[in-house]
Amino acid sequence: MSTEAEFLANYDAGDFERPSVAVDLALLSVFDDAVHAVLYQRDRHPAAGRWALPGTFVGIQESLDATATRILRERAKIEGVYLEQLYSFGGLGRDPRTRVITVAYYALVDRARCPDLGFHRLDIPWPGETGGPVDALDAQGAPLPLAFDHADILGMAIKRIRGKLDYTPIGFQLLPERFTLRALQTVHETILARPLNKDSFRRRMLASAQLEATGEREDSARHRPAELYRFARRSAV
Amino acid sequence: MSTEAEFLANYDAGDFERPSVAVDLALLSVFDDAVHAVLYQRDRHPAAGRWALPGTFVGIQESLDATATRILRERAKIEGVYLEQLYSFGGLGRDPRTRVITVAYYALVDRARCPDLGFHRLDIPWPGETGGPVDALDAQGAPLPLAFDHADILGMAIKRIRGKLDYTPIGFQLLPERFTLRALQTVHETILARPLNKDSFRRRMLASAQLEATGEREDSARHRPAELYRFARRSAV
DNA sequence: ATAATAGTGTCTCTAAGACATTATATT
DNA sequence: AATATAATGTCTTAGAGACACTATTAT
Repeated sequence: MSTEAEFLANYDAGDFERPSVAVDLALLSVFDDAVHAVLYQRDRHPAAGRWALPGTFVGIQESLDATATRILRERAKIEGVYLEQLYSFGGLGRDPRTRVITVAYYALVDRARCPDLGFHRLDIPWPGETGGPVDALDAQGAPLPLAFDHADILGMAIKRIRGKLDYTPIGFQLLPERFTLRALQTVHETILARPLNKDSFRRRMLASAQLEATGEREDSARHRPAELYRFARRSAV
Repeated sequence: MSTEAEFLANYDAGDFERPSVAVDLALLSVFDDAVHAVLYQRDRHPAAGRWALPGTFVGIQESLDATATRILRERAKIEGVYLEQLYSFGGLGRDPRTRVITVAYYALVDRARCPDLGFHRLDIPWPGETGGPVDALDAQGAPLPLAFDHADILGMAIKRIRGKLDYTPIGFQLLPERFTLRALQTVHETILARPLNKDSFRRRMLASAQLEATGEREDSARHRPAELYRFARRSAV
């Protein structure tokens, strides 16, 4: 067996046991002063009745990114949104059926783009980027029992975007194409769960050169209308 | 089939094809003004002759973290070092044998703790946290051909620790228990590939309250010896 | 006119960078 | 004494927070 081609022709993948690999998606949006995630109530075992992130097994000829994109397309009917790999969860007792390793992704969407999805309010019990599990609440504010380790996945997603927000304008992804600075600040404040200084927030955002004034103004409430901005892709100098 | 117990008793895992899952470890150290990684030259197909990160398949009853710890223990004979999950690589053409998904981890060590490991100098061609593949060099400065997508894994590891360094004293992990501020600064400068202001580096480190003066001094070179510091675990207030 | 929020100008405070000075070791 | 780096002190500068003031809309 000398060449790699010969090696591969004779390669026997063997019959050692392999884990199943899935992708679970934390599909997040921000509205009503809270971070929300899409959850589905499971109608079959295991964890029947509990609430779960949209997920699916990875096809044998499908990349991880493609699997995450497929969840977005098939379950949420959207594409072109912010999507990033989060973390892989491979504990032994995650799924009582069999060994399942999940590669978690998270996506950020403007809720107006997908009004039919079942978003549920998240209750984040820790400050800053402390981390820890995050539960979801029903419309009455009662905790929804989550399936598997999905509270940990949601917690990791919140921790990640809180960290990113400090140096990345990730909040754009949660708003429509045109938005006011006030709306952007509200998104940041909701995710970080703390008030931000209005003046320095404005200055930072405008100084970042990632915002582009449209010249248009919001069709206002009962006060002076704010200018609408748009995300400016980092121009190639 | 009404209870979950019954469901599980009857559950058939099915015979759909599953990918293999591996853990690869970017075992990094900083010395000689460069970041170094442990690489092994593969002596068998696939990618025979190329250089690869230490890695292994995940056992069917072994968590991802446990697999990474096992690589450290079996291949590097060390434990108790900084270890963190990095990213999962699941492209289709990664391994010509069969579908392999790799969960990459990275670890940081003081080279003095593991003098027998084959560290190789990394050549990081991009500034800041731009990202991209990272190649390794042999002792003569010639590029070492890396196996699979390991240049991408190394690139992701460098990007991650550069980002962490801005708000985390991760550099401690690469030094012996007692170290001078100058040594710590050199580690930071090497990883970030840019000079740092000595005064403000001192101030930042001392202000972080994560350093503890030992009262001892280095057994010096030909100049005033610097005070030795030690990492102070964030005390519970 | 009044209410409400948008947007600007300026002062203060903090932290980083720059630089000068003093301290302490080896040769 | 000369040299090299450690460690301290102070001035300057940049950015964040605070706050006052002006602008513009609906009612």
